[in-house]
Amino acid sequence: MKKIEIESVFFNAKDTLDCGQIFRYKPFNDGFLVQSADKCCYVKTKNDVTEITVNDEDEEYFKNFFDLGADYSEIVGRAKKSRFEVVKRAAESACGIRILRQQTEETLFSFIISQNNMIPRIKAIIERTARALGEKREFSGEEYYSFPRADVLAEKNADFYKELGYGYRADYIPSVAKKISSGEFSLTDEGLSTAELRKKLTSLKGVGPKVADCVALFGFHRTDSFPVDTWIEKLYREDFDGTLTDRKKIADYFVGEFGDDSGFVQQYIFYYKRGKTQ
DNA sequence: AACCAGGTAGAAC
DNA sequence: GTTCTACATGGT
Repeated sequence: MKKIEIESVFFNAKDTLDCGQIFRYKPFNDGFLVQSADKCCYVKTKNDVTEITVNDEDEEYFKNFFDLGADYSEIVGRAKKSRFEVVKRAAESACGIRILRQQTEETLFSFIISQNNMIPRIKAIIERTARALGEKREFSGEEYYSFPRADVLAEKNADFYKELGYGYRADYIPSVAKKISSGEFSLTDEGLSTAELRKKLTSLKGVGPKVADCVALFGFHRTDSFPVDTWIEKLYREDFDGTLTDRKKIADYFVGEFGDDSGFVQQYIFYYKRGKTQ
């Protein structure tokens, strides 16, 4: 086990986990156990000091995962100077959020599940899936399950996923999983532009513009992405006096406004608008 | 009991 | 090209 300490107001464990970018974590002792792909770590923040505890061999993985190489004071600083009041306020109250660099496969399947769904329910479905198809592991005496790889997900049919509560999304999982495990669809970066990546992702059944933007942002760290969901659409009308109705156009508007800070700003205001509880 | 949730596919216009 | 609608499930 290895402990990594970061002293900064720009890293808060609760805010980073609760802002809706990740679904597999749970309270543990004074902090949280966080799962990513087949790995697990423990993270807690107290008095502006964040402590990450990892297995020795996972140190680099989680340093990258929590985006420790980036200077968030710059990002938050720019957001605080925004001409939009809501962005200022959100950046101030949520300055401890970091955009996690999550494993792409897990991000893709997680956000396919997320569509037209509620966060607690998304978490529950993903947890049941990991229990059913993932590998049982252990971290710091706590049992957990890895997120199943595409080739394992591909072995089950839609009926199996309906049993797990997927609803109409059940069809999407085997369809996408087969394309990935067969090599027909590659989740490597390939140096595509964000627009090209987004287009490529939407070729998958069950992946529309919103899910593609989430995968681009949380799985590929394309911070020039601005996922537009029901909350952001509401906020766009109320706090930006927006008149557009097409979500793709609303997303373009925000990316035009915030550029490479888009993903960060999106998370600040999403978390701010939804309310900090849950 | 309608309405909503980190929307999308397929059809209709 | 853009707009409309059905879609499972569980919460208010």
